[in-house]
Amino acid sequence: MNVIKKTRSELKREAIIEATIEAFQMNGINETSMDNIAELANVSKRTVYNHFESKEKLVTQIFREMWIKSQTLSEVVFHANQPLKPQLIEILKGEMCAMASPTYIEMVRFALGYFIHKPDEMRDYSDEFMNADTTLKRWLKAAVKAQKLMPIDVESANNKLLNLLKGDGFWPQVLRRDPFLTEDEQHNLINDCVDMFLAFYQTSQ
Amino acid sequence: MNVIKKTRSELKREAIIEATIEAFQMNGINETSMDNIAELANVSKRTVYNHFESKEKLVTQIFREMWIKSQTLSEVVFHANQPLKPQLIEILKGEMCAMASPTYIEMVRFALGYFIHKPDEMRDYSDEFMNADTTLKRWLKAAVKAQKLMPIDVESANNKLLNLLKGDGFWPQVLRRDPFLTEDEQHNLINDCVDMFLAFYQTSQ
DNA sequence: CTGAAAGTAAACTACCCAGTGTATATTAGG
DNA sequence: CCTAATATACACTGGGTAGTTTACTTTCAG
Repeated sequence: MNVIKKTRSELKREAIIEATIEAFQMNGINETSMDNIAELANVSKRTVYNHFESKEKLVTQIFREMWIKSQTLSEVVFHANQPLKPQLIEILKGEMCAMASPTYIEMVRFALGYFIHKPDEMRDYSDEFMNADTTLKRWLKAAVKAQKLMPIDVESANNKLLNLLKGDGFWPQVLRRDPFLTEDEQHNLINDCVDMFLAFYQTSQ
Repeated sequence: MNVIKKTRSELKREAIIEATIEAFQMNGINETSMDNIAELANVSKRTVYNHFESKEKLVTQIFREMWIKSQTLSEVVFHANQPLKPQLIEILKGEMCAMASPTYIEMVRFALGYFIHKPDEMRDYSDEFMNADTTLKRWLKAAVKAQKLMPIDVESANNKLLNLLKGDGFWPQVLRRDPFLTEDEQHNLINDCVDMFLAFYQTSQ
């Protein structure tokens, strides 16, 4: 029955985390004080400090919370005897689903604001969090080996494809220049990018 | 002789601007105090305030200074009777030269840090500063009209091309994940991107 | 040489923030 | 109902920051 039963302590903790995320998203980490958070969570400042010994700890905890929320896994294996396009589309849907989700983008958004002037720490974090989703790379490698794709540098091809996606479906949203893509828009984007990619990289055989 | 002759006031002003840029780049805007700036510029704090009535004014002035430094102009006109590739390369070199320059990237870097949680102000600024360089768009439009490129949506094609460039030559540098590209690397990148672009968009005629 | 314009150092105001200490109140389990 | 854990209000420390004031000095054009 641990679904129903939550201690008061747990409830407070959740309220703090929720309030923190909201405050960080609205005003940024540096512009959010512990007093703000306490007020927004309807909790005393002391309680915040009873749960998180410092602002720094709170921040890193929040990153983990958001990261977990945005995670999805998918594994698509290369099938040599099937057309490339649908396979690629399937993979990219998976990537896009994680990458273009509001939760993930919001996380990147304030991680950016926080780490932009701390490149060293940023690298540490991105190692922890962005542990290169290599489904696509593995697929590309297999496709090259099966001579379905030109004998390319997989790293570079992988980047090209992701760059095409991110340029329309990630960065503009991180910067709040464009709204999040609808499912249809995502699908069209993926389709276009795959076409462009295969036009250049697919072998004629 | 205004090349040689600078008033003491002008010298101080320049020292302040220089120190501010340095301080902002090292530590970010929010982490740089007016006292820091005064000290770094070898100038009294009062002098800073005599030149810039507030930190906000100083910040916006700095953005202008950096923007001007990073500006380059180039105009390439579409020639229907010449091969597309060298023309496109020429244009992209111009774009890349501005976009991938350390000065510009550093500017974006701290503009990002400053505006990431102020999307409205960000939009105002990007309207002022990023007045869409449309050389590429004009060229694309002309090329489509001359039936050298598929009858595409110019806006989207323009994005595709720039996304390819930015994905390797801009964002990784803004995030300090990769070093700035050498001239050779830039050239190779442009070449690859143009090949990929034309493979998909060029008409067979 | 002189006087106005500019710069300087240092103290000062009026905040804001992270984090702590404490005495009091609430809660929930046994 | 009692007790131990937890939450709360609030005052406080120590430190930082934007911006101002003042009394003094340097610079330089006429």
